[in-house]
Amino acid sequence: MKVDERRVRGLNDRAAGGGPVVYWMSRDQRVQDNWALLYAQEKALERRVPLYVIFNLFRISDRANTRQYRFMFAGLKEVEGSLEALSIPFTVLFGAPEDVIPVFVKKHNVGEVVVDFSPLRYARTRRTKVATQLSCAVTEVDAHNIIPCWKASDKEEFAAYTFRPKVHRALSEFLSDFPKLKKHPHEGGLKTKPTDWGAYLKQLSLEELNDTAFAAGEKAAHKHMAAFIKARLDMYHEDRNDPTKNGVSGLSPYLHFGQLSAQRVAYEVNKTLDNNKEAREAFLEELIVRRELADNYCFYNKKYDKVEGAHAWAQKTIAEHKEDVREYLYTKNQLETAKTHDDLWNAMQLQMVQEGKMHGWCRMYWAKKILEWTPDAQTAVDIALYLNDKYELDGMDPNGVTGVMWSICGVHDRAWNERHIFGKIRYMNYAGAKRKFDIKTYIQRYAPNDTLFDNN
DNA sequence: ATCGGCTCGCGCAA
DNA sequence: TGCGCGAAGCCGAT
Repeated sequence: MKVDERRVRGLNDRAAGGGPVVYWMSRDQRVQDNWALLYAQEKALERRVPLYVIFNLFRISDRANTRQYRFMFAGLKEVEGSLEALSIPFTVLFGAPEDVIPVFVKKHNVGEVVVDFSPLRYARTRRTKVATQLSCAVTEVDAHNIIPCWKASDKEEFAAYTFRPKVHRALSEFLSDFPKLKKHPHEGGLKTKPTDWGAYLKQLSLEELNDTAFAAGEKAAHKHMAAFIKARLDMYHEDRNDPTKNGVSGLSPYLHFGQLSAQRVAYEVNKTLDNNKEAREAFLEELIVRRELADNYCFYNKKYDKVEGAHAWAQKTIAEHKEDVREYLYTKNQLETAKTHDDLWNAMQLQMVQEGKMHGWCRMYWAKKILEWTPDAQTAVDIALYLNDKYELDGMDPNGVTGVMWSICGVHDRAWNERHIFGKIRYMNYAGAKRKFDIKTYIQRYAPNDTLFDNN
């Protein structure tokens, strides 16, 4: 089974040479179920050349924290081992990609570089810089979305309802099983030794590698997925919006780092049609339609994290309410340390800091309150994304960007009735949360802990 | 407990 | 040109 060419696009117009094929692993950090890696092997087998996998490491953001790096490194360590068993050398290249990747390519006479796809600004800039510099072909494969981002739609979608029919039409073509990655038969000159991940943590000025609260990596992801499908999927439609229940899948960290393929999850869910139909459809709506809509938004909207990226009606209403007096005004630090008058909001912030994960429903309430309590919408977006990227295990992801923009700037949403500060942006409040779930239980669970912020 | 109004614009039918 | 309906709500009337 060949990789669908619609997943693939050239990032420069250079021809592939006769040297080894390199997969530059970035967003999709897994060995199986990875169309970019499968494509790289397909090309290497056609040309009878070696296949190498590289991971480029450097401090991409001062926001990223030790928890995220631990999670990522644990996954990469497993990747390294799995690749070794398939005779595919793996190596880390440390430094700015436009510096270190061309050096590697030259040294090993690489014929083609294959990279996975991300719609985020920093990721695209890195890929473009490298593609421009190299004299061999640089090819991008969308290994993250079930339907390749540029194929699902050729424009920025207005809302989920405009995107949904396109996705459902294309699913029958793209929602397949994956072929297995093969043991690679062509050996090359790259000799690697086991990566010293602890040394890289030091180099990045991060703490030593300790046990993480989450089991990271491909194997753990599959175990988590199987357990969710078996035990909790059937209640998903009823429990997912209650933060006191364990109703959500908990798969987003694995999906974010690409340790798990969304296509694999969707395929496995569809395989067992004895599950509850309503639950299955609600879950697949979030896993596929809303997640891939987030990629669509960031891919086609250059101002995806700016008020200017929002719908015209939203920009207008935000401008009209810019001068509205805010009853509560908090600084970034007050918000970060959960020192607001709202015990429910504080508990949400504390859940995120403590667990690296905030419940999906809470993320909406949380972001909307930041709009209410900061001087203007852009400040709110900036703070929400800063906190999201710093504390969430699934930070630095189109899902987080789109979620924040939905909450604060009405992206993919409709106008609602006019009110103070929010204008026509959908409003959410404490009373609504009270109606929905037992907020007392939730608040008590994440009681403040004075030592929390000392380690950051 | 349930329902309608709030409010905007896309996409499709005609 | 008209019309249905939408990413998770709120509020007041019944």
